[in-house]
Amino acid sequence: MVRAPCCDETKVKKGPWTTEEDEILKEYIETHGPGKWRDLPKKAGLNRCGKSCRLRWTNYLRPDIKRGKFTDDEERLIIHLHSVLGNKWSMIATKLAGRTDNEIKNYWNTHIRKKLLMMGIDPVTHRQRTDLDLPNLITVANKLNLCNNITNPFESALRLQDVANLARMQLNNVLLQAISQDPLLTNVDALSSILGINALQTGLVSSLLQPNFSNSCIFSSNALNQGFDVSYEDQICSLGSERNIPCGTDGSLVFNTSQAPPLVAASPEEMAQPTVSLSAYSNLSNLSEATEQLNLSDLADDNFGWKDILDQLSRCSTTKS
DNA sequence: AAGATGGACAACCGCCTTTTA
DNA sequence: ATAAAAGGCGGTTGTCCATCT
Repeated sequence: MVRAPCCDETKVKKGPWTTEEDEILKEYIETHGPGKWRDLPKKAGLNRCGKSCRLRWTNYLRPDIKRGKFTDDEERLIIHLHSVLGNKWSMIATKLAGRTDNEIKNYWNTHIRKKLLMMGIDPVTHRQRTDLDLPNLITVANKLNLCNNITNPFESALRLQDVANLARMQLNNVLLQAISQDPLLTNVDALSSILGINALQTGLVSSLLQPNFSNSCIFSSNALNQGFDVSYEDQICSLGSERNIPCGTDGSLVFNTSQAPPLVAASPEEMAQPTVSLSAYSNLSNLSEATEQLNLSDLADDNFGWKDILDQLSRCSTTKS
């Protein structure tokens, strides 16, 4: 069945609404109520398509619309609802008072989606991406001054090794911390099966990318919600309370690594690094060569895939050069 | 200073579902 | 029961504006 157009599109005005048009539409709807959109433009004296009037009203002029920046709570809720409902923006909007589906959709596409991608989380599946986007990770790290102004491939590799080692160190400590408080958990595998190692990795990376990163590993509920189902967060939170791990007011778990046995170096400086002069490698042609010189492939006890990360980085670099 | 670029958001388009006569 | 109108929805485009080069 061919549908007749709701108006003569060649004669109606398109594009941004003027304040005068807004006033006319608002005044008309306040008097006559919304609805009968096809007839509305003619009756109100607007040279607009009825559909355009409806959208303008529902997405912008409606008095119950809440404008302004999305709060952290709203963002968390959107991410959670999206993980359950997918791109059902109108359904998501029903759970956020005063927000329109269009507004939420725009916010998702311009903010949240990018944020998740930068964290290595697939915004469609809400799971950690298997094809870790290292260039993005490096971009984020650069933005946060982790690898600022580094053009030398050797230095890039070294800094990334720092990031990887820090993450590995933190992960080890978190696991040891949890294990030490639960006699039933006698090995890393057991704990990993409860928490899910990918979740830990993601939490660690996001923690490491925080500018105020210190000697503690914070799994904020925000970071968790951005990547995982709420049930997942619940798992971790209940684990935390069972084991007396402090919980932040926002539901975050704070693992203070200083309480864990010092089985790994406590600071990047103390970590085993090749004692070489950077200048000696300044003429290396690419990152692959640099990583080879650094012997990065020889990361001992790499149960958590950091070697893969470095390998991928190396491959990315080779492809680019 | 000016053009290029990219981010943010409003608005539109086309299809689908629901309602109405 | 059926067709047309109305409304709803999600994807995409257009426009504005700030920042960069």
